[in-house]
Amino acid sequence: MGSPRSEFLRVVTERGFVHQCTDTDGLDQKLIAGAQVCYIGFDCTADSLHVGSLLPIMLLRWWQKTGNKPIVLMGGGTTRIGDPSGKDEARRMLSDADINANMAGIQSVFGKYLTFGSGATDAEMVNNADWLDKLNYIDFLRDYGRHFTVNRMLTFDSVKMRLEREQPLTFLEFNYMILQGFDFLELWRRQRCILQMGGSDQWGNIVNGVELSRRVDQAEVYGLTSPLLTTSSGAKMGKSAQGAVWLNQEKLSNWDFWQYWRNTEDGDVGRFLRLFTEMPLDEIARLEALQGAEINEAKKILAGEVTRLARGDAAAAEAAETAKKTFEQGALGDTLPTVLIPAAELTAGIPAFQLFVRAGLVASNGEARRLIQQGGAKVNDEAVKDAMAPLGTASFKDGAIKLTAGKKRHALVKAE
RNA sequence: GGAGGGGUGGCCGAGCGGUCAAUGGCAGCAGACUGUAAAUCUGCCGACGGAAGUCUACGAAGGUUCGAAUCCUUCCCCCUCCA
Repeated sequence: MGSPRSEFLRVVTERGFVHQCTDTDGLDQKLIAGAQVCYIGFDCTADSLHVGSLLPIMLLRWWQKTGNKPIVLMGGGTTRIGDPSGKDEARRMLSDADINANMAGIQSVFGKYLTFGSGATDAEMVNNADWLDKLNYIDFLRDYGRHFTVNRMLTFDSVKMRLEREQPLTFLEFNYMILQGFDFLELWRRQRCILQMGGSDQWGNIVNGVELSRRVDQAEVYGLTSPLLTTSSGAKMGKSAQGAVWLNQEKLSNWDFWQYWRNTEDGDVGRFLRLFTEMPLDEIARLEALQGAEINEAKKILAGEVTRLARGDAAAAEAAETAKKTFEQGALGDTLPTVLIPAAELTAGIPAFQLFVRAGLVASNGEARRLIQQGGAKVNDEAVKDAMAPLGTASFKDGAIKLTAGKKRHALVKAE
């Protein structure tokens, strides 16, 4: 395709966001010609997005930054169907109440990455329930269903996978791609939206929308997908010790969020800096070339930048400071995750294993005992030998007891 | 509708009357090595209990048996083939 001339395509190509595009040159032409509108859809399957969605969000951010208008589509309607892409079995059906609650949780995060408003390049949020819920079955089938052949639908990966694995694919799910295709057409009609982006698992759905819009309205619209992100050791991105790496603060603390990025594998640092931060590429090249322990500096910058975007300057600075005290100076990072225990209980003393449970560092008493037995539990940086040893006021140091599980999970116990 | 096969711990997958809290793999946790990395090696890996032990668990409900994940009955769900 040669080097793209539009700023948007140039930036996202250089930074590694592009996996496939239906027509790079055509899209490039459009972008050179003037500001455009694009959208990405987010289904409401959980009450927060996680780092897996960060890639599409960054795409929207660059889109806006390079002078275009992004639309965030909430899948209020499509979530009622359930996307079969990439899943080997049907998702459980979500109630409308769940979907609405999830949508509320998801929406909040976009304000951090995009500027919303009514200006020409301001972001907008729409909900596909607004048009999908109103569809009349027979009319819809006659107007749009005739443009989809089952022959072709069967060739899409999302469908093929189920069939090959002999897993059931319900008719409900089979319709998902048609509805998502219709979304694209609808946004073309409403806003002259010419591009849908998404993860590579969305390719089939996106292509359907492009073709439907072309057939029905002769619209020149495009699709672009980003690569599926895995860590260099092959794992899917977005798991931490606590589970998924959520973007919402209520679901994952700033500290844990920062730590997730700080613990990036060496081989991923450069790639992640390009994708998840807006640092200049030559600076990133310098950072990823750091050797041995020096690359830790790059990881701190990565953690700082990503946290700053997702959680704000203060959160990033605080996490960095706490990490410095905790890991580099052996001091007490006073914004480590903290549990408050009633003063009376602390005066009486609490068996060590129980305190680890209360602090949320382990899930059960048994796990706490095991941790202690294996020498992985520390109180004020000293290994705990006796699971039953009472801890309390006597163990306070600078107003808190510092608990450590393993090498890098810390918590503070304070009196309330 | 008919005939077969199947539903086991977070996942995959053995077990097919007692020695089964259930082989093995993955994931996870801890230790060693390191750089809060990766790879590797070692240990742990249902809950409660200091322990002895108790409880919960093999789709659901009953039953047979001293004893069931394993046998029987009914029900639910899935798969394959036939109509």
